[in-house]
Amino acid sequence: MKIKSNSIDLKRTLLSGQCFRVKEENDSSFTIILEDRVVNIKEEEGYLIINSNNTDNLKSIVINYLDLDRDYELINEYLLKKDEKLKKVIEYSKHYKILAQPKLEMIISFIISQNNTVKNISNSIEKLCKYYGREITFNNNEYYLFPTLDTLLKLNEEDLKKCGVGFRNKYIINAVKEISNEKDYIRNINELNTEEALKKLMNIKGIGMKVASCILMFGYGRFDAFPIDTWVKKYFNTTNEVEIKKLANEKYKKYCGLVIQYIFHYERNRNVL
DNA sequence: GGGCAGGTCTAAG
DNA sequence: CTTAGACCTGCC
Repeated sequence: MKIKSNSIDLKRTLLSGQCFRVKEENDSSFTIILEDRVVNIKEEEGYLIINSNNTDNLKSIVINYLDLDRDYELINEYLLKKDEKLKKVIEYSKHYKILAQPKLEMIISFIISQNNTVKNISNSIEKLCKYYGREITFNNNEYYLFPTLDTLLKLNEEDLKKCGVGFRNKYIINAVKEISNEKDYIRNINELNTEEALKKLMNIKGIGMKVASCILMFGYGRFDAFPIDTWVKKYFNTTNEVEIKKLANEKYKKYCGLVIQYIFHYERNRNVL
C-alpha cells in the first residue's frame, strides 16, 4: 500500500524517544508494532510504502498513528508568529510529528520510564511483550503484541521482575488493577479536560506529573499537556516547572505541549539525528 | 566499580 | 508546602 507522506520525517519522528518499540531495518524502513499488527513503513519520494501482516483498515490506522492528517505547517506558522526565538527549534522539528500510540501501552511504558534510560525502557517493554504478548509472524520474523489488560491483570511481582522493570513492578500491578476496576477507564480519561485528566492519572501510584503528561501527549494527542524534563529546563534556563508551565501556556496556548516537545526533540537529538 | 538515567513516593521539617 | 533519600537495573 502506498500513501502520501505529508513530508513526515520518519527517522526523527520514530527515533526521537517518543516511541519505545520501533526497529530501523537495513533498507532504512521502519518496523513498528501497532495494536494488533506489525507494520513496516518505508519512505520513497514523498510517499510511504506500507506493509503489514494485516491489511484490514491499514490505511487509516497508519494515518492516525503518524498523525498525517494534522496541518503541522499551519501550527508551526502560528507558533513562529508568537515567538521569533523558536525559529531554530521549529526549523529542526518541522517534519517531526507526535505519534498517536496505543493508550494502555503508553500508560505502562511511561510508568517504566521513570528514573530509567531509553535503552532499559525498550528492553523491559520488549520482554513484557515477548513473555506475555501474542506472537505474530511477519516477513519470516517473530514479533509480539503488547499484552492485553486481562493478561497484565494476571501477572504478579515476580513475573514483572523478569522483565527488568525493578521497583516499578508494584506500580504496574497497581495501575493495571485501577484501570480494570473502573469500567472504560481508558476511554473516560478522554472525556475529561486536560487538567482533570492529569489529576485522574496521577491518582494512580507511580504516575506523577511527568508521566501523566507523556501519557496524554503520546496516547491521547493532547497538545496542551507537556512533559518537562531536564532538556526542557536547560532550554528555559530554570528548574522551576511552574514558571516554565506558566510561560508556555501564556505564549503558545493550546499548542504549548507541542512546543515543549519540539524543544525537547531539538535539545536532545540535534547532535545525533 | 561507582554513578547515573526523560521520576515518584515517602517521611520529615 | 517544600525537600532530601531511596529505589531495580543495565550500561558507560
